[in-house]
Amino acid sequence: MEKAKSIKEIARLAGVSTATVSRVINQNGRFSKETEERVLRVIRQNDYTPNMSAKGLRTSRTRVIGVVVPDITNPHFANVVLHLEMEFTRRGYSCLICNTNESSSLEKKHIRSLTAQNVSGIVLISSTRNYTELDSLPVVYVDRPSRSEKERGEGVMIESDNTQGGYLATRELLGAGCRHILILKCLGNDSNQLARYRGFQRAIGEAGVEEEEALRINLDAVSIDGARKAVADLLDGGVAFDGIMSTTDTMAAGAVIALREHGLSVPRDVLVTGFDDCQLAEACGPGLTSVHQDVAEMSRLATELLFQMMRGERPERSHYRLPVTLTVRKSTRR
Amino acid sequence: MEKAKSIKEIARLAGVSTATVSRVINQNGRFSKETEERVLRVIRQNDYTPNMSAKGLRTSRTRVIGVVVPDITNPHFANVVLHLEMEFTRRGYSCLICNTNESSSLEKKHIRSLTAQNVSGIVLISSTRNYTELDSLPVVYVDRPSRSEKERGEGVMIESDNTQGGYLATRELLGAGCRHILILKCLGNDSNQLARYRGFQRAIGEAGVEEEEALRINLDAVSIDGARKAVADLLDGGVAFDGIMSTTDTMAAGAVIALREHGLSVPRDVLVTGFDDCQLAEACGPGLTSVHQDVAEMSRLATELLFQMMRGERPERSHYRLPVTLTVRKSTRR
DNA sequence: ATGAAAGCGCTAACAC
DNA sequence: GTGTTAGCGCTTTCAT
Repeated sequence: MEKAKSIKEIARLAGVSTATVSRVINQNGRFSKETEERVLRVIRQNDYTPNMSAKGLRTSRTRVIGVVVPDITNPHFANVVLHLEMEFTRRGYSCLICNTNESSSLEKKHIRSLTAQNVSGIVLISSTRNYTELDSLPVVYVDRPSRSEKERGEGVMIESDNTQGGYLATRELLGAGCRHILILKCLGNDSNQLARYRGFQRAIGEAGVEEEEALRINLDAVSIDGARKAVADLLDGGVAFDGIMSTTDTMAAGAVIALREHGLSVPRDVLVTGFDDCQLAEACGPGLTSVHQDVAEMSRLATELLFQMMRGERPERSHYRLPVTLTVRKSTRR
Repeated sequence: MEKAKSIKEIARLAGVSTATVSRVINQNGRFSKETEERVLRVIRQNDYTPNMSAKGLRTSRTRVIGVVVPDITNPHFANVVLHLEMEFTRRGYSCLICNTNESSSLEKKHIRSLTAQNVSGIVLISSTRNYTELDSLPVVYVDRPSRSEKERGEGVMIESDNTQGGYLATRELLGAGCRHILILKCLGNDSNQLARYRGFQRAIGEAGVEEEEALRINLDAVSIDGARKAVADLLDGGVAFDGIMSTTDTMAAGAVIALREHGLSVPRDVLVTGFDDCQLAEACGPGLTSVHQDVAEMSRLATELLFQMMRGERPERSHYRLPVTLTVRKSTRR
């Protein structure tokens, strides 16, 4: 790769000034049809691409968007990132990815680094904090805890209707006759978990079913094996239940394995629901009924709102809650 | 966020020149202990972070590394990206992610965009082509087709020993008594698939087992459902087999589902192996025996080699093949 | 409709 | 050990 051509070179070859080339590239008007054609031809012939560092330095905007995500290995987040990246690419923007591993100090470091790089905007997935230092940078929060309007600052937020998801899943179990439902969730600063749990409580409340202390598992982290062990312990302890409502597919998968290892059949003996409707749900046991989030729409909306803000417009609303659906598979149909 | 401070500001506040501040920041020597302390204090007090666009413009290096990947939704790739990003972050570099969706034109566009952005280096995962235009930019190819030394240009390549993986998986099946093994693979420009298949052929050849035309499924794309349908068709057609060697976990999962739907038990009636050892393998059916790639080591090595090249050093070798292991689960143990 | 020129924030060559 | 300064490639104001 010989040294990249500069705008100066293009200007020289096209017999115009660098200003004109810049105007043509950015379609800022004030050039004639012929000049445009000539410049574009030279650009094409020389395979010229503007230097983004220079552009970024000059304009403080880089056509790069930062995406901060807890863990890209989580299929749901991977899916969101994939869709975001496609939306960005369609619009000529790049995607800088930052895994936080749920560490808020790492998250802070990433945010710092992103602003230092003059990113055009940030999508912050499932963050704990508000960043007032980001108040002049376009930010869309996805999956983040609801806060009061005051506290939220300028950012816009998008989430799935997690409470409704928990509600739908639980209703599915109740409708199939379950009366002793194990709730399998994860602690930590993830407010989604809580919302899903609230949906569960609402559903059983409406059905006149009592919540049972013994039928609540709180894991420290989301993992197949952690869930498997926890459910196995419960079964070993002789605790009885006829349904499991898990707040993630991963933990549901662990539960299904534990059940199988204890000679219990899904869905004959125990019914199970998951959340996220990822590949795991399709492959797990007899097929896992799972709450489906509309990731494509979520990403599309996030991108649209972000670009609105980047253009200096203010989105109509500052909080969007997307509907979810239940993908019914065999784990809840005897 | 008020306008970010510049190096000039810091220099003024510290009572030194910008050059000195720059030297301190980059630890380029030629400053006194006291000056250093003073400058660092001012930097800390003012929460100063250097503008990366300016740095990038000046040095043509941005502390950003591009990662080109077919599809981040594939658990194996997501895992690689996660590890790469962690390695980069540890070294103070950021990670620009580009999904190609297996489209070579999109890949080309991304490469162009990455060079325009002055990335410091590129990790190219599972690409089809060689890019001679990248010859002066540090590039590490991961999972890419082997080429002759001539054709490969300057890039360094890393891959898992896919042939050995296919061999190990097949040996596992043979060792358990399988004699009619269905090979489930995917067409397309992915040379790994071919390598894994070659491992299969070697194993059955050594065991004196004939390869059967009827026991070969070539899917157009990797998906649970595609595999499920293909295997179901075979079973409906009355084709008999006692083992399945799949070149990915995803397809293996589909196969397991098809078997279950036809009343066949894994591992009693049919044994199954997958490849990649991802979550799916843990959760699928009775647990899927799967070939495990050392993703952490692969990412570590890729990063190390890339940084060597970025420092202008030439790695010892231009081709690394990493050993794989077999994670044995119940799908191959009756 | 076009050009000249300033300057974004930083680094590095050179001078002292 | 420290300062001065040119210039990376681009956009944009101002002049024409």
